[in-house]
Amino acid sequence: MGISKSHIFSHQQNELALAAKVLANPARIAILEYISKQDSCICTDLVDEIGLAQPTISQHLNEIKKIGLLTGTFEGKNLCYCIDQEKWYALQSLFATFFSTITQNCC
Amino acid sequence: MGISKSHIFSHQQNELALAAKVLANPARIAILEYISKQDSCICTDLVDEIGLAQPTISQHLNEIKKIGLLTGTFEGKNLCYCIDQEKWYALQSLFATFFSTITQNCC
DNA sequence: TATTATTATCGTAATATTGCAATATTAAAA
DNA sequence: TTTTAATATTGCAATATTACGATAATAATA
Repeated sequence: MGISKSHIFSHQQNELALAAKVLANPARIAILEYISKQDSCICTDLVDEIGLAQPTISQHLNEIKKIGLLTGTFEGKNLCYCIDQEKWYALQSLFATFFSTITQNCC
Repeated sequence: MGISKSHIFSHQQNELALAAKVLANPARIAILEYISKQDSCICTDLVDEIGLAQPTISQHLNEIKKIGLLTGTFEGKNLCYCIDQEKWYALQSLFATFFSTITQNCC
């Protein structure tokens, strides 16, 4: 089917899966890392930096934006893509909680 | 194309993306959570617990196993699926590092 | 206003993912 | 050895993802 049965899972399980889906692509990892490395909001050279076509980068940025991980100005020329700190910390906490709750060892 | 250009990214970026891909499905999140909640290696009732068909569960388990997150016996009847602690901590560290390195705020 | 640089959208192709029914395999139990 | 219970594999359909060329839209600059 290609679509997961999200209705049979909890909100938290779906939320974690959706967040993981955004990270489940090396280009988006690279984009996030590159944006965070910049001193200022220079985001025009992502295409040169990453090595993918401009429409592809634009789509990846959109995926990241959809879960609220990007903030800044989103109109016209010379955009300012930055990582939304609040959302970032929320995701960090979400993953940290998940990893720390699974600690049982039975084998 | 449906395939990401992994060769243009670093090993770490690809590894993180691959790990995230395994977590990018609520069924696999639920499976990991359920396995970790068990006191012993009882893994036979995942189908009833999760609510997906047996072949689907089997495939999800295989995805989790492929990145080395499961350990135990993998033959015949009455399997014993457990989370591999070492790999689990490695992933935990991988995500923690990623989340902590991205802290710059420019907007 | 016309040009230019930057980003977004559309259309399309190739491949991946999700899920299940049918069936096969495996190993213990009868 | 046959049966039975548990898991794996195969085949398939529906949908999602990744990527890019072509083109549109946007806003600053000449």
